[in-house]
Amino acid sequence: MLSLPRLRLLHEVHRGGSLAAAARTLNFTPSAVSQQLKLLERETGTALLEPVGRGVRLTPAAQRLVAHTERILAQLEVAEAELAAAQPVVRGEITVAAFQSAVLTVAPVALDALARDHPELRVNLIQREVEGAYQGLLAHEFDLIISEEYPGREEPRRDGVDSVELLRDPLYLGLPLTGPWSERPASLADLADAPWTLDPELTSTGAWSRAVCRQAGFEPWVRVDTFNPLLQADLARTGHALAFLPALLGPRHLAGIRRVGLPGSPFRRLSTQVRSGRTRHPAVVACRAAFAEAVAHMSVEEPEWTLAPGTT
Amino acid sequence: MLSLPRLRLLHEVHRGGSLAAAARTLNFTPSAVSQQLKLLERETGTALLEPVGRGVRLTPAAQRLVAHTERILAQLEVAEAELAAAQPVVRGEITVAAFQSAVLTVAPVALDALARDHPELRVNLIQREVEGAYQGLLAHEFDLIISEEYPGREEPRRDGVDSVELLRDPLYLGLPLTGPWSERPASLADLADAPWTLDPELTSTGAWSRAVCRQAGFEPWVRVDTFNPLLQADLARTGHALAFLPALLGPRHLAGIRRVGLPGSPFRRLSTQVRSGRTRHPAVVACRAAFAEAVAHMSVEEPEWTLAPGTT
DNA sequence: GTACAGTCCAGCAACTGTTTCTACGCTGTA
DNA sequence: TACAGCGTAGAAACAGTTGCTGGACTGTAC
Repeated sequence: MLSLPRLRLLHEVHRGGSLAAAARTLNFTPSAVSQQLKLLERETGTALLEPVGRGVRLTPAAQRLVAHTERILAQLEVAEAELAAAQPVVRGEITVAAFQSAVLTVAPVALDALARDHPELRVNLIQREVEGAYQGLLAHEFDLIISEEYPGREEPRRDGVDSVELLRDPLYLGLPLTGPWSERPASLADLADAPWTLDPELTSTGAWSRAVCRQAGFEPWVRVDTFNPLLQADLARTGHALAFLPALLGPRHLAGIRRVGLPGSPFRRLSTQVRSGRTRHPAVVACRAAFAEAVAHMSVEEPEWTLAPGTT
Repeated sequence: MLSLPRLRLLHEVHRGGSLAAAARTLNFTPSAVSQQLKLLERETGTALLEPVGRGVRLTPAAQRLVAHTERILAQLEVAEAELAAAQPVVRGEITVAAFQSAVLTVAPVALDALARDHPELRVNLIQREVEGAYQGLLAHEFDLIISEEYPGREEPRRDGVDSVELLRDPLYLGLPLTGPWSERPASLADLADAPWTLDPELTSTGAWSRAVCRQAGFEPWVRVDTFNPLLQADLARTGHALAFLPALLGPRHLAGIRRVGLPGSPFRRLSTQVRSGRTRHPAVVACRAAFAEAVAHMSVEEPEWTLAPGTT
């Protein structure tokens, strides 16, 4: 009978792409990983890894084995979820990963609600941007993640992950109330020469915001490159740089900023995601409910006015 | 993460109906079983066993867990089978259980063929009557079993077990060549006063043979109650007791016995059965092929004459 | 009463899985 | 071409835990 922990290890090597990566996420030494996999090779009587360059690659047999492992792990999670559901109260521990603006806004509210409704449930919150959160979810590092998708950058739905929409969060342009860029622009193109603060281009936020500017006919001058939404809000408030800001930030963080609706009323789509096996786990259900409740009670800021579609 | 060995243990307790039974089949002490299950209860945070009488019963939660476990174990077996299938040669070990007449006849031929074609495969043959073989199959004690079904006593097909028909084996009446019962009877009813040798009534063979006699209008006088087919053949040969004998016994064991066909040409159905997960395991495939080949090359004895249906 | 089923306790043996250290091969750079 | 850096492999030793046995105990059924 195959050893399940070793199968998990192989699974993780497959995900991470190298023994070293797997060792890192599982807090092992690379040597330990190597040896465990050697044992697995002996157990199965099959070569599972083959050297390629200075790394390794999974053999076809190993890849099929990983596919089976995924099914087995999912099945185990379903079993665990069912056991937990049979309990009278929601208890245990759950680890949630969310990106910055979610950690700033909905997460505290949701966590309060969870602490109130399920005192026996320990919720750990970890800030992680979408891609990292997703990888961590697959690696069983997190149990639930909050992810976001920007218009035109929708993630493909992947097998084994259950995704539920949490919120459609309008995206606004943020201008200072006073100073050079506080005047009402006719279209986005009027802001072609303004200084901007945007997320790094590699992130989906950054890519989207640059695309918006390019659509309007200009390449933004990125004065401050940061993915801290509070910093962006502050720069917009003080007039140092214009920003795209999500409505979710709420009245507190958006105070003193002129909110301008964008053409086409774009929004980012927030969703909660779990591994399919845990969908019915009571802790997951409770978390999702808490987050849904939190966004429902969030007071969303309306824009002061909305830009007409500019010339492209 | 739940421990798979413990889940298997629970599964086995479910099958065996008691800790002691599970301990026996797994070669543990009852104490070990008890402790492992206590640990599993702690892992899951759920009561899995409840005392009933002087035994235990699985709680509903435990039963659901067992259902999941079965799926997981099956999935694991599929994975193992696939790995084995990727090997260039069939190797490893496989344990086959068969009832007496199969062990006597087809099994040696099949084993020879396997030894010839797959020298690296170690095949263990264990004699076990159908019910025991079936239980052993479910308990992972055997990998493949030969089972038989008698007319009117068909087993229900069960989930998780893959069954393939091996042979329709005609059932004959065996009479001595000389002596009091050697004359050609007009119908079975003529043998109402004869001494018989039958299998025990609890077995499906014994039940079927008694049913045949009762159908013919008499309760057989069972002089010798045995499930050794060779003994039955010998008793028929010497005229000490009449017997129902399967054609599969073949010319060697049926020599010196008058073979009489029964009304309706009844046959028993032999089949090979494996747990579904192993269906595609190369060792299983090879075994099945060897058994099929063996029965195909078996010379089957035709009856000397056939009885007309008697008065009921 | 006896036999049986399960539980608890304590002790122990074996093994699993880790660390450390060393070595090797490949890659990309100087 | 030489070399540093990274990633993997292997040996040996070690620590911890797991999981077993044996025996004593409780309760139930016959």
